[in-house]
Amino acid sequence: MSVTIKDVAAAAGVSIATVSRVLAHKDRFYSPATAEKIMTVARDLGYQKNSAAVELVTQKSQVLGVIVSSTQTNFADQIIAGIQDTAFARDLSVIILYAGVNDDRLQQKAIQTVIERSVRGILILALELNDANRQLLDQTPIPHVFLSTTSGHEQDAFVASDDFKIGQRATEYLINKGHTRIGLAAVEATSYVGQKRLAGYRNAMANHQLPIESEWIQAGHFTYADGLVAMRQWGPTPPIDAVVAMSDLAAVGVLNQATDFHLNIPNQLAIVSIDGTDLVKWVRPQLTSITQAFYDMGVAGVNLLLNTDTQPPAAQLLPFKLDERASS
Amino acid sequence: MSVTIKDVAAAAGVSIATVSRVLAHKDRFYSPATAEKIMTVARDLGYQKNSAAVELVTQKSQVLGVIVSSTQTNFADQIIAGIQDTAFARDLSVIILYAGVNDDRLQQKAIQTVIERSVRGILILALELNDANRQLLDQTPIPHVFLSTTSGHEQDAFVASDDFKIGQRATEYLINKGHTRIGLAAVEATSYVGQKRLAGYRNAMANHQLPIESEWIQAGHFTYADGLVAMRQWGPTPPIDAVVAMSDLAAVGVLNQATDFHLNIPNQLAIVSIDGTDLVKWVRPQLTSITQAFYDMGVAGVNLLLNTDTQPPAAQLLPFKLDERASS
DNA sequence: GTGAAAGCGCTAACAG
DNA sequence: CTGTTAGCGCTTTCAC
Repeated sequence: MSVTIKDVAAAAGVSIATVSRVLAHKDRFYSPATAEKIMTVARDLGYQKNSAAVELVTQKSQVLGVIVSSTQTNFADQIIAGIQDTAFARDLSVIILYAGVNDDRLQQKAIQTVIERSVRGILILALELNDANRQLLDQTPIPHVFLSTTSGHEQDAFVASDDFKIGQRATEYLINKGHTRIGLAAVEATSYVGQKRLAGYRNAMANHQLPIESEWIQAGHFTYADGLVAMRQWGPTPPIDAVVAMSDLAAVGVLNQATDFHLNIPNQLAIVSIDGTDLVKWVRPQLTSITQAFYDMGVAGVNLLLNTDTQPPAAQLLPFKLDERASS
Repeated sequence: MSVTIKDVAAAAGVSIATVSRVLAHKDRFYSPATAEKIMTVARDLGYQKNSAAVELVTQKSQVLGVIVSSTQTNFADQIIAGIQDTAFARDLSVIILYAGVNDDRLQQKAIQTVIERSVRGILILALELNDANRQLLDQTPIPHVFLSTTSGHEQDAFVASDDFKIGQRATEYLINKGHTRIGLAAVEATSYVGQKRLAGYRNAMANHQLPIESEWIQAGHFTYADGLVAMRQWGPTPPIDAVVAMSDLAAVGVLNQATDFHLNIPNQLAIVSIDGTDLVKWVRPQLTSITQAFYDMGVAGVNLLLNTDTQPPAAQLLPFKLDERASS
């Protein structure tokens, strides 16, 4: 059995109530002398507080739960860094739960875990929940915000980039560069993110009276393989002269397959990637990208979560930028 | 206030003991009829168990704590996937805590958090603890194993690759290819991993009567920037004809800087990378690599942790392989 | 300033 | 098969 406040109390010759008060830095209703004695004894005995007991009695927890999908994408680390730093500053702990890749059971398990621990709040990263799991979450009083995705439900809070504008901006950039036949790689038409970016693309093309061929748009799920496949569909003499990839990973897939086709990037095919993680700087040519503010997304997410107590949930769109590199 | 077994008991017209028994799938000392009624009532009421209460009374937890350093490296995901799958199969939850990059405070906070929650076991990923933090861990009865690193202390359990052999094997592969002036990039001489790989390299060189120049060995911490810097040190007419990089990230750094120097890879400079994550297949030319069994490391780690109850902690070395690609 | 005592929600003997 | 009861370690009134 580990050492409890009872042990500390006995060793210090005081009551457990007093020990509890000084260890929890409660009020200042105790003399400095007792406080010091208790602290010393506690340290000597190797006392560690039992969070289960604390949370049981206080009915609240100082931990934030983050649910991530296993890396289809590679930007989660940045968001988590933002979350971690902000939480740390507010003296909260962060626990991260992987929810697999489109695995409803794992997703459920992760949600269940955070609910049962009645965490202070839940952050859902780049993940779309199925109806059952959403319901599970909504049943609880635990505040939750979606990051880099939306739940698709008005009442939910989320922090993300404006995906419509991202699609629009990337497309317009290429149009301004003189491209007219612009393709899309790894478009996930079933997700809100994918739909919005696609809409932004269509909007930009329409605004410039540019027609779109259906074969220009290749479906996928943001992965490297999807980029590869998209380019393979277009073939060695592609019908397009530029492409917007829906993720850095997909962009690299497009790039590698295009290079294998001996296409010159950017002369024969320009590439713009969406995300702007370090990966775009590791490949050659370096990829022009829409760079999202992932770290800030983590920061904003935590703040939003903590404000949910006092304010109604809100949506927040973060600015992004376009970084020009060698691929366009 | 959320719904408790008391509420369920009242609604179902039984005692809380019975509710507890059926909800915990205890024994089968209750009639199917009561069981069913209770399950229905619980679902209708939206009952969620309170882990804090359960853990407080049972004095044990069904969660595994994983402590990771923020990604200096990019293989943590694979290890975590292995951990997650194994834990899931055993009906354990996994919580992941980021410990920053060489940030003692964050590291401490992470350890503190898992200790206070008295998790079932702790997995430490590619992280070396400072003395204070090690002591903190050793004071507790919670079993812990190091993954992809060792604590440097005999009595601790760990799962890793044999880093001496990795250094040796990579070097010998290059020697057999006819290289004689072999450099090392991003060597972290302060870490056990770094030291062992370095020793393996020296051993291989010595076995073939090959001299080593000190400038061939460039220090670093496994990062992309370290690879870049190493190659910059060697310059456009490098004193070496082959290099072993201590991580995939570092290898890509070397590769990019070498390419910028207009060096032909592998003719003027061969590169072997250590890790073998997907990144080596994303760059061009693809990198020959020592490929570590990261997923298996996660699996083995969990199993080792769970056996600690019955067996003394042990060390485990996992096999690795050499995958030849275009960079050598 | 400090102590006594009443639980938080749940499990686990022990009766019946 | 089911109910009663005694805590797990801690916080928090309420007295003194």
